[in-house]
Amino acid sequence: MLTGKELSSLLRDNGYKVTPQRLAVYESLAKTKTHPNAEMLFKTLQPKFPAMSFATVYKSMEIFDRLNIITILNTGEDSYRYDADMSDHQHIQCTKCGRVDDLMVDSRDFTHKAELETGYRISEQKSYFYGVCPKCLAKEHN
Amino acid sequence: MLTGKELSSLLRDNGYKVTPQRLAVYESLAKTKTHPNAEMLFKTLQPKFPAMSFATVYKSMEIFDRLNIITILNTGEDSYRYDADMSDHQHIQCTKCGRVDDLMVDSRDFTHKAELETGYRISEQKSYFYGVCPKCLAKEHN
DNA sequence: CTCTCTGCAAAATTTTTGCACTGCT
DNA sequence: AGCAGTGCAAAAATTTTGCAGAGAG
Repeated sequence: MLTGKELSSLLRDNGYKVTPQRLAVYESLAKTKTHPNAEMLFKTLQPKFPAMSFATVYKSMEIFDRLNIITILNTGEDSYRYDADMSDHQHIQCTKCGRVDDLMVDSRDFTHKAELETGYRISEQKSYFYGVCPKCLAKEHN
Repeated sequence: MLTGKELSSLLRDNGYKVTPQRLAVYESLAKTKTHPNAEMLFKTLQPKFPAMSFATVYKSMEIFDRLNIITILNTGEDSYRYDADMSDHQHIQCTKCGRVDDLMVDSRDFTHKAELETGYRISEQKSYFYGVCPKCLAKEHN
């Protein structure tokens, strides 16, 4: 979660231009906990930027991913979801309502074991859990 | 990894018809360790079934997934990959050559902790590691 | 014989790309 | 002023769907 200033510096320092769209895309993602996909972000940004295009959303995300300030999630749906929280955590998705929640798990030990077993030099790890969320569980008991 | 007989019974018992295509799609997937996507499977099956269509591959996978005899992988590429090995294991992908290898890790404890923390009733868990495989690491040192 | 499955093609969806115009720096 | 970025539309890539004919039970 970077401030506007930090993001501006980071972009500039890496040779990327600072544009209102990029700041807005990042801010919009950083502000929510819903792990939105491109479409959700696009719709959120529409009011502020009626001319905003999908290309800008995707191109911004590519840059943010390259700068390592967001994570691209693949829950298995058709589209990618995005997350601006770069702390060591995992994701869990409800198979009923589709919501994606955060899950705090230290994965360093898990990753280390994986490295020893495979001989890979591991740079990244993503875990996804799937099940029924508390809200949907409650609904089932009506 | 089911035998042809086991798969046939399972299909029949669940009201699905046993067709040469379905058996071939499953066999083709079970035989390889490359975690192919639909296109790779399609190409492998072409020689035996010149008329095979993508629709049949996808529809077969949907049934196999419903019967819980395959796993659908989302490594973050554009397309899904498939795995007929249902033992408790994870996957690791090389960021250089794209290969996907298996990784034996017992994840029951990890999943149990996740359940306690989130209140979800978890039914599935998938972990992906990313890094450089031993072969590509060797190439780097030329 | 019936009803599901296959193959084909078209459609739907998501993401990428090319290009003229805009606007950071 | 120069060059990267935006917006738009078209293209690409993957997956899904509808339907007529084929084939399993």
